[in-house]
Amino acid sequence: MDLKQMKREMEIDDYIEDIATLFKILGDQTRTKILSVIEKQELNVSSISELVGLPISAISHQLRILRQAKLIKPRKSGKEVFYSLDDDHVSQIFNCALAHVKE
Amino acid sequence: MDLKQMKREMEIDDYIEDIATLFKILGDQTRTKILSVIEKQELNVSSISELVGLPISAISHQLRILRQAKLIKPRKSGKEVFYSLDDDHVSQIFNCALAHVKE
DNA sequence: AAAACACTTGAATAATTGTTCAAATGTTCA
DNA sequence: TGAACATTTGAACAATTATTCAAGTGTTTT
Repeated sequence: MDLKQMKREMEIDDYIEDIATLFKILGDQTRTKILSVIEKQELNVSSISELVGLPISAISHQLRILRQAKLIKPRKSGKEVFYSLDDDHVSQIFNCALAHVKE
Repeated sequence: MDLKQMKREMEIDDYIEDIATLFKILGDQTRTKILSVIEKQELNVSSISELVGLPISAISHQLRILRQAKLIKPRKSGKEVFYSLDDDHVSQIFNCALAHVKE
């Protein structure tokens, strides 16, 4: 094991609780579905509600959690609020997970 | 968006529920701590118990969940059972998550 | 100003789940 | 065989949490 790899794993230890918190947020069917639909395009709450198949209020509750975790960002436009991914880390993490799940 | 990227995202959709299930398993402080200690070296249940700071039975329950998810593998040696990561996907996913958490 | 629309928020419910203790299984050693 | 050790398993409890419905906030439109 080289020094670079040692340092990497030490950092995982330092952040292990934050990592668990992040996974906890990602570990919910409704939230992952929300993320997967807004990954493709920015969507308002009603659209997300239809695509995911849950009432608007249920979606809104989960959007709040995703917002607080800085996984998504809102953009207000009149009466509507459009959501999109806050950065591309989510896509990256999903792809990492995909490699494990596909086996 | 190129074709390769389109295909990638379609696969995420196909596996989105499995991905959520995986994250659900990773989204627990006890389980992530277990993974982080056995990432460095193969350990028996008692050692994991001490390092994580929970009773053996609590650890054993969580080890079972991690085993069923094929995230860890057991190796019996006499009375003891040693656990290690089943593959290196866990480390990879942790590092992906780290990039987000550190900001 | 009032009605209509989009979304958020709060309380209540139901279900899931992590932890604990006790009992059970399985292995080694005297 | 019996005692000691390592781990697993099951039941019970406590806590967390996703969902629903109703009410509230804020914006647009007539």
